[in-house]
Amino acid sequence: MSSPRIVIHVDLDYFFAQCEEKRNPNLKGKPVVVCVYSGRTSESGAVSTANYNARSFGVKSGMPIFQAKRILRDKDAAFLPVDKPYYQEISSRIMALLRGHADKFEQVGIDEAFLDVSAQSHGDFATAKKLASELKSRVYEQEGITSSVGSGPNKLVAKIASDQQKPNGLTTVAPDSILDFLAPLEVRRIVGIGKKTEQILQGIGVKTIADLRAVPAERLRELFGRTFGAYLFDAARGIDDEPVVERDEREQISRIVTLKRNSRSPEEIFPEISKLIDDVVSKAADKGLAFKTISVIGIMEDLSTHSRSETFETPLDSAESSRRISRVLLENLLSGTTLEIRRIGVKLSNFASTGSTAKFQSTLKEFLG
DNA sequence: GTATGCTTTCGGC
DNA sequence: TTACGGCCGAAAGCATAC
Repeated sequence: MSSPRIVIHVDLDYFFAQCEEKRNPNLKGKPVVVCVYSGRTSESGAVSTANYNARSFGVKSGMPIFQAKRILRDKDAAFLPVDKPYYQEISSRIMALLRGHADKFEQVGIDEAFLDVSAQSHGDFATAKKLASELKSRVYEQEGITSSVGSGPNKLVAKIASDQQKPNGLTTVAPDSILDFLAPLEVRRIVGIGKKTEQILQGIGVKTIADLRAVPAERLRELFGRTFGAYLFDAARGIDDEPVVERDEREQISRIVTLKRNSRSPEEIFPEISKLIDDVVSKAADKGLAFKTISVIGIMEDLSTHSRSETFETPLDSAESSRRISRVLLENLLSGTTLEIRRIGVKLSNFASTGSTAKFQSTLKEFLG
């Protein structure tokens, strides 16, 4: 009989904006808006992250900068450009700290992580609860960064728990309260349920996780197929077997820029793509990665997204062939619409390691079946 | 029909 | 004059194979 799993999810609060508050404590108490400026005009760009003060006035991620400025005029707000390298340094130190307290560790993005602490907690919930609280304190003492932390029997519940109370929240779901905790929450809180799935569920009168729990397994199978149907059936009951696993590499490397002016001329656009390709290919090379998929992404004048991609049997690593392929992808993309392109991007994905690591990993994979 | 893998779009920060 | 990033992983859509 194995003791139950205990998983902790840590989410660093309004991370980019909080890093700016750390750098300049005078900002605390003011609205802080971290922006990505596109360079097209002096104020053109969008909000990346805002602190809770700014959010209280309605400022949100993705909002145009001018709109945030209008909302916050006369509010003594700070508008700052993103400084990713600075945030990355802070993140790396925090992740190293967290990793040191986990039996198994999984970082997700720059500001989130899962910790499997089953063994060190001896499966004891009260011990895990204390640990979760200590982790929050340690991160705050070492880096001055607050976080929202959740713990539960698996990744599904831990993630929903950390989201329950923020910023600076701590939500621990005891084994005997899992079902009651989940019951009143909207189904959208479950990882894997997006807009479309939410709509389908709404169509059969399901809004909350309690509602979902009342749907027979067979009905979920009819609506969503065997695999996804079974996943939803389990999720409604707080059951999830996804392991906490170290993610060694990013799954994709991409870059996107805003064009100086909208265009659909390949001669005008391709030089930009070419620069982006050189950049992502060298990033991949630095990590010893070859890639099987290349994508070209266009954000059109109406802000709709169009993309084209191609996957190859044999992994690529050359910038020259990537440029050649991306040129064709750009032409394909343009032929699918009459709109002009505003922003252009490229993406590498479907990675395979190069060199000795590749051999080792493929052998390991075969060995493990 | 369902699983799988690839392509395209969505959405969070 | 009607304004709007860059990056990531998740979700949805689709083709193919069994």
